[in-house]
Amino acid sequence: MKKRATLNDIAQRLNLTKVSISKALRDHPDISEATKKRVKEVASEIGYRPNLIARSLTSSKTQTIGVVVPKIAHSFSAQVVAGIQRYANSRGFVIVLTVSDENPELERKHIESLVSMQVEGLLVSVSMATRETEIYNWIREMQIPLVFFDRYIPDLGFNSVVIDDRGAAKEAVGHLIKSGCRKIAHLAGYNHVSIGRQRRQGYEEALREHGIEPDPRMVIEGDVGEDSGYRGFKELQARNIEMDALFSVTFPVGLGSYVAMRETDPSMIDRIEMLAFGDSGIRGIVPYPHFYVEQPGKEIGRKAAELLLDEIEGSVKPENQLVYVPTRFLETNSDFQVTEVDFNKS
Amino acid sequence: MKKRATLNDIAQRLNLTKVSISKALRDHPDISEATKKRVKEVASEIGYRPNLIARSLTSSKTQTIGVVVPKIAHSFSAQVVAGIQRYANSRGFVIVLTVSDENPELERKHIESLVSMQVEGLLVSVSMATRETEIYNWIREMQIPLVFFDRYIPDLGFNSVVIDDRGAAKEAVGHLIKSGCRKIAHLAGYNHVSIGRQRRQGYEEALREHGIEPDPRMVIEGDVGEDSGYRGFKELQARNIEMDALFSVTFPVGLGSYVAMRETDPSMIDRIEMLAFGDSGIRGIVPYPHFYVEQPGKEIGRKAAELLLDEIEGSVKPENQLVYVPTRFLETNSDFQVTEVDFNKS
DNA sequence: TTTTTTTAATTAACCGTTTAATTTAGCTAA
DNA sequence: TTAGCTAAATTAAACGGTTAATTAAAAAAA
Repeated sequence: MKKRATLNDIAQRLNLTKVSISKALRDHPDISEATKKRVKEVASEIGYRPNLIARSLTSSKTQTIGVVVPKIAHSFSAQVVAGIQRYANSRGFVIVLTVSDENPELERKHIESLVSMQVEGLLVSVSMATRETEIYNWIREMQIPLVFFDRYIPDLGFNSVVIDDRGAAKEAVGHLIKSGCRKIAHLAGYNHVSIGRQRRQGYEEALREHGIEPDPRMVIEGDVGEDSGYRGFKELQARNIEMDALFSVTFPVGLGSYVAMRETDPSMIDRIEMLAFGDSGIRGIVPYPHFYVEQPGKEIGRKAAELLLDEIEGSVKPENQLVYVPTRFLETNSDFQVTEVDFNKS
Repeated sequence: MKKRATLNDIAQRLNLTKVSISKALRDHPDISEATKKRVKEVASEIGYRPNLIARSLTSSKTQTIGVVVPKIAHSFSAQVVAGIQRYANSRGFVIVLTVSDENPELERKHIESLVSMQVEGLLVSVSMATRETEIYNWIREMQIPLVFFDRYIPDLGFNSVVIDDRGAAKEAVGHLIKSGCRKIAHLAGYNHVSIGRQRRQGYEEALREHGIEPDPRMVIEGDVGEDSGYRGFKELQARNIEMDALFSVTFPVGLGSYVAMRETDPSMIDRIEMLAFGDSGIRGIVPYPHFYVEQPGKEIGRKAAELLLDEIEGSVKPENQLVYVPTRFLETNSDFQVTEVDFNKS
């Protein structure tokens, strides 16, 4: 890699000092118009590009935010990252993207290295297994702006942008019950992770509200991936659970259960109503899942980035707030048409 | 944001100079073991984290690579980015992710700002409309390592990691012909973009090789998105084109055409064999497209990152080489089973 | 004992840029 | 005429870290 042109290079060519060049390029009033013109000409002639690293050192601004996601090669994560990227970019920031791969240790390392890189703020979606909060306490003490999105750790003093998992799950399961389902199984996430806990709570509340006592045997706790859905459904079969509906904690889990059903007894696919959180990005193409809670990934990303940048630029203090991004409840009918379910009518 | 601890802060507390602290923390032999111990204790006590920005200024290494993709919220892009991220990370690099949104002007700006940020190399997938190569010429002159992936600009002196679009298209279309298809329409990409041009070439070569003269009326050039596929198919209908197979340049285009078919005459879905490049990430769930060329996104990302990092670290000169990542040709049968098609047998 | 070597620090200089404090000459006003 | 001001540049210092060169004291060799 060739050595890049610096202020000094321009200065030498013009018999000026680097300070004058710096000022000239930034249209500082100290410099005469004639000189500014000459400086700019030479600058573009030799292809000068300011070294932002050096500039950052004096300004202690890097115009950079760090992002930590558990996965990236999944529709939802990619949507969120797209939302973050676009919004941050519109405000002149650039994102450094890291992936924890659901590994808390890696998550911590990424945060450390992002902080070392002097990112001005962090957007974090915590990995499923994250328990240790030491690093987050440190972040808070150092008053480094941080916003959680999608998956968060409560009571740490940071803002979080999430969907109303409990409310949406409750409404969705409620809708199933009103449509006649009684025996609704649930492939759940782990209880110590917010989305797992909240969605399960919503599920149980909906059942109780309609006079159905939740049966712990109908709930399988597990991971959020396709494998887990496959195994979960097999386990339900092993337990001899009868069901007329199945609520999967995520779209991939739903897919896994779908594959398991097809293997076991394809007729179940028509008999069992399927409900899942998430969106495959292939809306209107496949009639599956029948019902789903659409997670507005881009919107979550956008909102999280907005909160973070406001905190960075306006020095607004974090509030330990949960900001809810509204979801929509969608139904795919037999004509592949996707329509929003209006709860007021059901 | 609180002021972070620096070497000087530690130095003062111990009545030493910052240089000694710097050396102690990096286990430099100049410093006695006793002192090293004390320094490290104080460092961790006050939560010292090295400022990588400052370190970069002296070392002119940022351990950072810049990535420019046209889109991120799409399965393939997300896969590639995942591959890049993982590999770069394994070699101690971090990625700065930017999105051009298929806008050449934005692409140029992102590259400029990444260079200003002193990334050590660039991974770029050019936007569909990119024609202007001035910035790339400058990058080459400055000898900044750059590797194109997926979509590239030829003859600029950079390495590119791609799939063999022409070869794969030729084999795939050839397979359709051997299965009995004669009237194969093509929803193509633009001719000035490598994937569009190459895939179309493969399509035409396959036809010619089997004694079918390509009919330009059966090819619609367009974008690579779902809308374009929808419009393209409608246009084929308007032209009164009869077909027994349809080759779509990308998966989204295929989906768009699928929706258009369903609207026009659902029976076509069974009558017309569908072939597309790409992968929805829902393999084995939907029986569509019937045939597809799997683009190994993660592998492309990994390989591109590997070439780039070798160039960065080993100062291997770029070779203006095309590196092909192998694809697989897959068929989804009526049981939703996905199998690889072995061309030797067909 | 004197000289040389080793140890463990220190000071100086630099990376590329910015901000603050000075300088110099030319100009204006009293 | 001379103090005071303005314009346009300069020098000094800083950001946080690193490397190179230097010093001082203690230890080893002559």
